[in-house]
Parts: sequence; structure tokens; C-alpha cells
Amino acid sequence: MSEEPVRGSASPTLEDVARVAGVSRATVSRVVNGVRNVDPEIQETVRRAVAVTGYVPNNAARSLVTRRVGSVALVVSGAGEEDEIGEDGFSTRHIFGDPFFGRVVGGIVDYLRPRGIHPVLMLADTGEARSQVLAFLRQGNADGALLVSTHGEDPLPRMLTEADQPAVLFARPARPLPISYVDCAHQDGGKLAADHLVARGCERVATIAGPLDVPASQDRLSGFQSAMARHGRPYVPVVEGNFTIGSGSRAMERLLVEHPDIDGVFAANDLMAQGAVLVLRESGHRVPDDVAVIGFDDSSAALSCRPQLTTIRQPVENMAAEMASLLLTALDQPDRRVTSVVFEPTLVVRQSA
Amino acid sequence: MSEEPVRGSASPTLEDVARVAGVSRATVSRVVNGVRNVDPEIQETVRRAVAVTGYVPNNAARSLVTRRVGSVALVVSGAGEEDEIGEDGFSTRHIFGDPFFGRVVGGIVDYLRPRGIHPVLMLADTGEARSQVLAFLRQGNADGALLVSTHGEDPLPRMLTEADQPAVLFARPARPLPISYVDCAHQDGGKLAADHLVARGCERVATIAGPLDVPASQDRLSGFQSAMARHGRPYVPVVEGNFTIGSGSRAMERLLVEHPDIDGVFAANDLMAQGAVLVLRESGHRVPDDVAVIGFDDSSAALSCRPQLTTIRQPVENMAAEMASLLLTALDQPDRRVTSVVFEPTLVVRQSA
DNA sequence: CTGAAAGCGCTAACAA
DNA sequence: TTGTTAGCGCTTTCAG
Repeated sequence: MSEEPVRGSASPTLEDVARVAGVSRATVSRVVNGVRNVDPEIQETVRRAVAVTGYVPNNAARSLVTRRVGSVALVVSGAGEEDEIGEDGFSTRHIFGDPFFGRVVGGIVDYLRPRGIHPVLMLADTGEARSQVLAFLRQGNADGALLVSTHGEDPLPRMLTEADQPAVLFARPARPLPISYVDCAHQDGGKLAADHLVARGCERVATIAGPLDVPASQDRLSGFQSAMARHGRPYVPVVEGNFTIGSGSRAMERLLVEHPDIDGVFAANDLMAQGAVLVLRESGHRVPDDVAVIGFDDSSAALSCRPQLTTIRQPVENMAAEMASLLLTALDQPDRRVTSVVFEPTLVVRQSA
Repeated sequence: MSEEPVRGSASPTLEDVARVAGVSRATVSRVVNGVRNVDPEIQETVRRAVAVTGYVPNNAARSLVTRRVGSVALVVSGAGEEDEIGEDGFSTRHIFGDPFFGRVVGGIVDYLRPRGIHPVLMLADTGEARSQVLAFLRQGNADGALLVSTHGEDPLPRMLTEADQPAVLFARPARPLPISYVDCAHQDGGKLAADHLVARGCERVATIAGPLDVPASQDRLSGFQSAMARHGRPYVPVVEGNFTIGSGSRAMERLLVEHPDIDGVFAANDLMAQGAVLVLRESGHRVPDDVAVIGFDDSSAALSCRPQLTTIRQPVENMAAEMASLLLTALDQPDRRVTSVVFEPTLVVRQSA
């Protein structure tokens, strides 16, 4: 008892602890920061003094000299441009409801948290917001940035490299840039989908692509097309969607009109696949018996869909963790070459195909 | 041109700007912080010097003296305990994929961003993590906390008040505590659901409640029950779920076994309602013709469900914004009474009831 | 209206 | 191994 630090008074400083322990500020600092070369007995004394005073280091003061704050920015770039979910006066941040994004955040938080680092959430969907992100970093509010872009022509990556800010992207930038990123072998994913549909015996296959200004969409499409070509199907109907359920439904409606005898569909993400399934069932097609559907991502949408979606799984949590890992490495070794890490997608067979 | 600040050199300080402008540090500081009492001409000179040097204030230095950092913690407490979505080596942060939580984040970000404040995302699902949150705040890494608890007996609110940390909760704490919060009139919501089902002509109504250690679940349930009682139905079968799709399905299965002739269901959130609908349809019941289903939240799940869910809408974004607003007010007026703001839910009629 | 000067709390040489 | 000292960059009295 009486370990209770005095309430009400201003929070104690190193100085206070030093006085109580009868040593110098420097020694307390060393103990607190776990620097060796401190007599074990004194260490103990200091630790006790820390407990008695209820001392907690002031991170602002620390950062001022170390030039590190111990937090990173998690930037969602290009979000909220179009939005199917109702307008309610807010520029609804659809992205935060996206199960895919949820996995990214989860992976990042899981990696960062044991290391005592926490992500600062930022949106960068306008020019102003992007400047805000840059200013934020320059003011030293975060040591670096993890960037998840939702569209191809995002100018933020370039801005970051030009400002010499440490950053790692989720997904390869549309134009080559000296910046680190993690990605998934989307073409291989497209191939997996094609092979599976063909192996299933599908004869009249079409695809619902993602927005084609996004490299990932292009890659999934091209990987799918070339694999189909290798199977002797040089032509595959393509409709472009925008990764939302609604766009998936609309795309499926169009495909059904133009190709009523379709028997296999590859959608570039699970949400669109879900939208496609809804339309198929409502128009009396059985899935997978009449039309097989395969998605991409393996997000929670794949599980909540009926039938559950066969899909191409991206190891999103691992990718996100790797992103964080790359950033921390870069922060520790400032003049290191940029790197990229590409993960392999896998086929997850469920009911829809 | 040549407005380009010198590259490579360490970032400029107030001192540098002062030298270029030919004034003192203090004056530059005043201009940068928009303090009046500065000669307009000098202001202009300083502004030019800022532009020339590419000056950006160092927030650590600033915080050291102002004792404010300009960021808040967004704490998700009690998350990730149980998780239906596959285990993949990660303690999957289910919460981030929850559309309800997505709306909360969106609302907070929307309110905070124009004010130049950004939330630091933290998870507090273990005792250690909770201490981490407290230490984080005490170290001055954030000025206060926005807390979203996912279960009733969360100890964090009390810890925060005892540590005198400014905080605002989403939802009333299970036990009374001198802490501000925003909430929704859940009982009224339950009543809206009951009235709608009765008005629809449902005769044999049951409910799938949320976890009963959460005040919100209790309130939705009691509001629903007492409204039903007022309609002459003193007894309503109740099955408890845990706010996930899967639990909604399981609950519906049980209800169907015990009460095969059921014709109306109120689920305490949309995800469970969605799970219930899946089971109903798979077992050959038409929704809403045979069984009417009504959810709660009006999350994106309500829209992606087929049929689309009739539901009780919580104005989550407004609630989240209000939460942020309350916190900022508290930060500006430290010795102000705690307050609570309670929002009214509304009935949104779609197809499921 | 402006400048000089005193710290905010901490780390990191450098001495001892 | 420990203590002394000099700042990190900024705000803010207090004089002028």
C-alpha cells in the first residue's frame, strides 16, 4: 500500500524520480530505457522510485531529441469517391465498412501492437487531404506511412517519395516509383480461377473485372484471360465493375442479357461475386449448377454469401503485417534500398464453383 | 521559381525562418499560430520566409510546452475474443470487418479531419492491452480517448476515469460511472420493432437478443418485450446471440425447432437478422410472407441481405461525431461536468418485414 | 507591437 | 559505472 502516486499534482518527471532515488536524471533515463551499464542495485532503487512516483515518460520530450515518435500513419488514399450506401449528410466512408479493408487493418494492428506502435488513421481522398497527410508526417506526428490506395492514379505515393518520407504501399503503384510495396500475384490468381472453372467443365465463361485503372484489376483480368486462352478460349466476355456489390449485380445483369447461356463467372472480388450471385438466383439460375461463380479475396463476404463463395484467397493479414514490417525496417535503416514482397494467392473451394 | 526549399538539409526551424525574415523567433511563432497583435506587413514578411524555407512546425517541441498533441485515441475495447471467421494464425480482428464499426470510424474521421485531428487506432482486448492504452495516454501520445466497447463488463472506462483521462464512450457503461457517453434509445428501438411486427399482423413473434451482458442488448430486448406486452403478448421466446451472422443462424435454427409456426422475428442487429434470414430461406420459409424479420442498426448488411432488411436505424455516424465533439469540448474545458447524449432510432422499412 | 529569455522533459555526448 | 551539461524546437511571460 501507499504505492499510490500522489493524485492531483502535475505528473512527475525524470527529475522527480532522480531525487527520490538519489541519483542523476541520466541514470534514471538509462534504467527507464533499458540501457545496460547500470549497477543492478541502483537499477532496483530507480525502479522503486519510478513506482513510488508513478512516473511515465513524456513522449513529446523524448521525441524532441530522438526524432522518433513511435507511431505510423495508416493512410487510406482515394477512398469515398463513389458510394452505394446511402448518403446521410456524411461523405460516407464506405471503405471502413469494406471487409477487405478490415483485414488489412487487422493485420497491421496485430503486427504493430506487440511492438508498442499504433497506427494513426488518415483519409486522403482529396488534394487537400493529401497535403494534410504530408504535413502531418513532416511535423513528425508519425515516423512513416502505410498506404492503401483504392485507385490507380493516386498521386500520394509520388508525393511521399519526393518528400523523402518513409512509406510502404499496399499494391504496386500504377507507375513505377522508388517506393517499397507488398502485393499479391494477381495474374496467378486469375489463372487459378480460369483453371478451376475449366476443370469444372464450364464452357461459356465470362468475367466481371475490377476498375481497370487499378493495376490489381488489370492483372487479375490478364492472368485470367491468358489462362483461358491456353485452354483454347481466346475470347472471354468482360464487364467492368467497381468492386462493390451493386456493380457486381449490374455487371451480371448485362452479361445475362448479352450471353444468356453463360455457365461460369469469375468476379475480381468477393463483393462483386456476391452481387452476381444475387442476380443469378433472382433470375432463376442455380449456383453453381447452372452457373459457377468464383470470387477473389476470401473476405468475410465469401462466407456470408449463399452459396458460400469459391474464391481466390489473398493472404491479406500477412501482406499487411509484411507492410508494417518493411516500414519498421526502413525506419531503422534509413538508407536502404526499397523492396517489394509479392505473395501467392490460393484457391479456396467452397460451394459456388 | 526557386521557391523550392533546400533539399537534403535538416528541416528548418523557427530560428531559420526568423533569420530569413529578419525578426525574432517569438514573432514567427505568433504569425504561424495566428496570434493577433502582429503588424500586417511583418506578417507578410514572415509568411514569405516560411514559404521560402519550407518551414513546418515540429509538433513534439510544440507539445512539450502546450501539453497538447492534437490527436485522440480511438479505442476498441473487448474486441477479438470470439471469432467466427477463420483462424489464420492471427487473432483475427473481426471487429474491423464489422460494418457497424465501419460506420463509427467513418463518423469519427469525418468530424475530426476538418479539425486537423486524427485518431490513433488501439485495441484493448486484454489486461495488458488496456494498460498499454492507459500508458499511451499518460505519455501524452493522445489528448483523450474515444472508447467503443464490445462487451458490458469492460474495465477500461473505470480505469480511464480513475486516471483522470478525458474520455467519451460509445454506449452507456454497464455500471454508472462519471464519464461522458453517447447512446441510442435502444428501448424505443425495440418498441418500434414490436409495433411494426404487430401492425403487420404477426401473431407468433420471437426475438434473437444480443449478448445480455451488454446494456444495449438488454435495452433492445426489454423495450421489445414491454411493447409486445402492451399489445397483449406477455410472452415472447428469446434466444441469445452474439451479434454475428453465425449466431443469428444458430438462434434461428433453435427457434424454428421450438416454435415451428413462428411468423415474426426481431433480431438485435442486422448481422444476426441476416443469419436468421439465411436459415429461414434454406428451410423453405419465405421472408417476409411466412416469417417477417426485422433487424437493428441499418448497417450495410441490411442492404446486402436478400430480401433487404427492414431494420431499426441507429444514426451511428451522428453518434460517432457527437462523441468526438464531446471529447474536444472536454479537452477545451477540463473541469466541466460529464454529459450524455442519447439519439433516437428510427424504423426503416424495406422488404423483410 | 516586438524581442529577450526562460524553460517544457528528455537524451546523449563527454567527463569524471 | 555515474554525473554534468548542452541542447532538441517551440511557446510564453515579461520587458521594452
